Amino acid sequence: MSAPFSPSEVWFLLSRIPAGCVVTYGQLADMTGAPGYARVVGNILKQLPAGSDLPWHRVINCKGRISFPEGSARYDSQKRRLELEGVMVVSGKINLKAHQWHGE
DNA sequence: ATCATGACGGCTG
DNA sequence: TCAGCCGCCATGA
Repeated sequence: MSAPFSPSEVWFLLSRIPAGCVVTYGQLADMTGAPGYARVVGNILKQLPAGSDLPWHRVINCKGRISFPEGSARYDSQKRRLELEGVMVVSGKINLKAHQWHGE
């Protein structure tokens, strides 16, 4: 089976996330009306072209952590992008309560 | 058809 | 809080 939503739906939601805010993979899945498909959202983000303008860095996991091994190039890249927007990553964690985006 | 592998999430000790 | 473990869903070998 294929996902009950298309990549473009995820791309659209991504484009709506304001700078300085974050959302979880599960949230994006919920927003497309497909709870339980968090992993699929992750698969879609993985397919994003390298030079994409979409704010993929604003997507983190439900534990408030970046879903890349700490110290990896991708981890550092995402961390930098977030901090440039004022989203601090302390002890590898992000304060969801303070930055989580709940929709329009 | 089966198995391993993820940018995941939830429950448990 | 944290590490395990398990469940979930798509994808590729």
